[in-house]
Amino acid sequence: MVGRTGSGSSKSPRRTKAEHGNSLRKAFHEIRELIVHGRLSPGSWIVEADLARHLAMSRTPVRSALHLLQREGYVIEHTNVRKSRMVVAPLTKEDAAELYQVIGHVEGLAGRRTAALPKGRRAEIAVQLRRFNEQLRTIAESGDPRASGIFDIDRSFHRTIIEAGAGPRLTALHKSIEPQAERYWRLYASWIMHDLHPSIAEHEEIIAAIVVGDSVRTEHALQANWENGCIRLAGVIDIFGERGSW
Amino acid sequence: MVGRTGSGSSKSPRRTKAEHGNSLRKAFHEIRELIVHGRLSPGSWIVEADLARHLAMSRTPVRSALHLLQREGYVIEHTNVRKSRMVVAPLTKEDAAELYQVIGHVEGLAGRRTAALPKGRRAEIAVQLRRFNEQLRTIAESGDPRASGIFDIDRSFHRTIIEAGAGPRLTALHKSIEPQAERYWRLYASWIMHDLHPSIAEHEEIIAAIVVGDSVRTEHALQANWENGCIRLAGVIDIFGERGSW
DNA sequence: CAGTGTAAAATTGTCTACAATCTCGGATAC
DNA sequence: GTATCCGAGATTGTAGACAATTTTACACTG
Repeated sequence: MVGRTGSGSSKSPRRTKAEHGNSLRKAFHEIRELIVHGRLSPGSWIVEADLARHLAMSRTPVRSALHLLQREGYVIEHTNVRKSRMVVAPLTKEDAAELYQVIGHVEGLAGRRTAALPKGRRAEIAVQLRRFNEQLRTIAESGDPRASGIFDIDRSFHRTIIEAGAGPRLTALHKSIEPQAERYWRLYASWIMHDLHPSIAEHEEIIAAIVVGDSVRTEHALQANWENGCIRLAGVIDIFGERGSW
Repeated sequence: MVGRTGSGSSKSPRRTKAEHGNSLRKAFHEIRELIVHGRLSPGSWIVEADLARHLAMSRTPVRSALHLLQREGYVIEHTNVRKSRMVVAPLTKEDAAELYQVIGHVEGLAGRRTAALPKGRRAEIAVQLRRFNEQLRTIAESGDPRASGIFDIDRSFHRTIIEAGAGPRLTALHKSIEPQAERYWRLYASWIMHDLHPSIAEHEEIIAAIVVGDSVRTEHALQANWENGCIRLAGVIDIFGERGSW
């Protein structure tokens, strides 16, 4: 009978802990956000303890999150035999090329399946896609410098296709890769904005292919959109230089 | 005054720790092996402490490894609000279909780039590929039931193409996805072995496409190989039933 | 003054303790 | 006999301590 807790008083102290079971998730998303938005600059060292302090948690979840981010390519390990220090993945033209090609193929596969959906469903999707594309066009023609808004709309466009055509595995894959494109996007956003019209035209081709239900054409249109995006990006990188690849 | 190191002689504190900096890596690979080989059966619960005991380490690296495995699809979390219990991912026909399609596209992309390599390099690759394929043919015709050997050779075949044509990102992607095909493979290995010849023929088409340097044909041949493999697999799953999808 | 060995600091990798939460069986009331 | 509530054990999530290792600064030697 010793361990008898004073029945009744055991309930109050819970509130301080906010949420007990979400540190890893929070660490993952917050660190990724820091990287994507460039607050942690490409090529810089990462010190677990510093991040833990910044996020007001212990090193354990931070460390786990870093391993996840490493596996997804946001962070790379400076391979020493025993110890491995983490570095924010640099942004290079070569990496962008591969990344964009991979995304193009992942979305291409999703698009292929979207184009194989029943006609009515495809029409619904086309309506949504047209709406997003019109928003893009409006912003592009107004010259409004809300670059981040542009990215969100473009993301919605592509995500619509993924959600329509991809299964759980492909969706997960896309979710893990797509934010990495955002890194490049944000870095050169102001410049990319000047060059929106080609992308909008390519989107229209994608929509047209989906409407008529042509899988191969849809796949190629999506791949082309990303490949051309990569070319446009490469031009900007040539001007501004790479980041963190010293 | 703190750092008095004079009495170094009395230090033989614990067991020689073998390796200090490799527990996470070890945990990841060993647990994945347990899952791939079916020692942890699909759909069964995972208890961190049990695994930790089995691997002779603490829960911390085991836990991290499980999160990595979750993100790669070997393990799924039974979504409760606060806590998440891990379950070995079940093997279903639907999942196999998506998985094989994704692998086919990933390898297809790598193959596209392999076929674009210079002619001399392509010839070298073809020599290796033919050697692997001949080994497969030998085993298939001898009726030797070393199913695991077959898988290793087939894996070498595909890996050769990846290593030749894929960049770091695509290689990493393939490395994380391919062992999941092995799960299905091993489960139905004895059956698949009866059906090797179609796959060998498809391999020959792949080799031929690489030799002539036709990117599109190579990509399609690889996709076809996986898609047909999926169809063959689906037939077996229909007979033996799914695993862990209750 | 350069080179080298070494101690201290910094950092990573792992373990253990503890807190929060969940599960399950058994006691109790009816 | 059945339903419900409660508590002990089991399990997960986090924090902090400790061990191992790398890096850095600095004294000492030639």
